[in-house]
Amino acid sequence: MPEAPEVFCVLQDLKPRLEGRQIQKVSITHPKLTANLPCEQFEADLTGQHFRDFHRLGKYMVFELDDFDLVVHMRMEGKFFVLDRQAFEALDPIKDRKHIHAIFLLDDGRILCYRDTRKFGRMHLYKKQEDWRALPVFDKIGKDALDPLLCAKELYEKTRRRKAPLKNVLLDQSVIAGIGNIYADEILYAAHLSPKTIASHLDLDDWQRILDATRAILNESISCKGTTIRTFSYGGSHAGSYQDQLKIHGKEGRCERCENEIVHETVGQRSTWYCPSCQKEK
DNA sequence: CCTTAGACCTGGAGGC
DNA sequence: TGCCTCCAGGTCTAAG
Repeated sequence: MPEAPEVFCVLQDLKPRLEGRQIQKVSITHPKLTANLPCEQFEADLTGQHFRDFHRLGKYMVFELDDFDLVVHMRMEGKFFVLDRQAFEALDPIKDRKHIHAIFLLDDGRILCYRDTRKFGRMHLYKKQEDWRALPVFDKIGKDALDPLLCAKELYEKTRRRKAPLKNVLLDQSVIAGIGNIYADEILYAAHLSPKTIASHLDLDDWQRILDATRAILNESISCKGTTIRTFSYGGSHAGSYQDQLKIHGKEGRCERCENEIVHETVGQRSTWYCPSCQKEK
């Protein structure tokens, strides 16, 4: 489901609801959700902790607590929402509760719920350390796509020996963190580059165009509260609107720039839309 | 080091 | 209505 802009919006929604709140009780009902510790350990460690700070790296969220860092990746379908007790108890056990795999009872009486239909999402819990960016889960994660310190030169140098299609490399979170299948298509369209271009064929200017396009598109999406194509929502039921700004991903018919036919095919095992006429293969 | 299947999960959509 | 296949915004692994 979510790419960087959607994760940003989820975090933005959660922050005012969670900041300063104490966790009174935790219940985790899907054993695989907790990636680095048993559920029971999570439940015990989280109990009594307060939400202190909130961070994002790529598609990961970091909840800084008193003594721990809770790291969450929602993968395809994970969702967070906060309900008051009445609304929580009104949930239909089959329809609404079936895929809720974690609940956090807060000290204001409300309940933070995590729902994940496909059970791909994962949570990691670590003893707090000076710099959350140094947590093991981030060992192979590159700079965030919106990190001001990220520069075209770094991307260029990291991809000198990559023979894979450019699209795959944009999706590689160790190169640049936060881009997923939708924004990869949009970024490549904006940069006039074919998703099938061999990544090592790009020069520094190409990477600068990619980086500029990435920043423009992700920021614009954030201002639209993200993209809602299938099931993305934040705060329970709010939808983003960037889907209305998409230029190429999921489009049929003619390219709005050059009037030629848009192509939809699989590139690097992912569904890909592009315009072969104005997205050059280098 | 790099690349490519396959696996992990469930439900919705469309064809018959 | 039911069954079947394909598809989905992600990432890990095993193997070449």
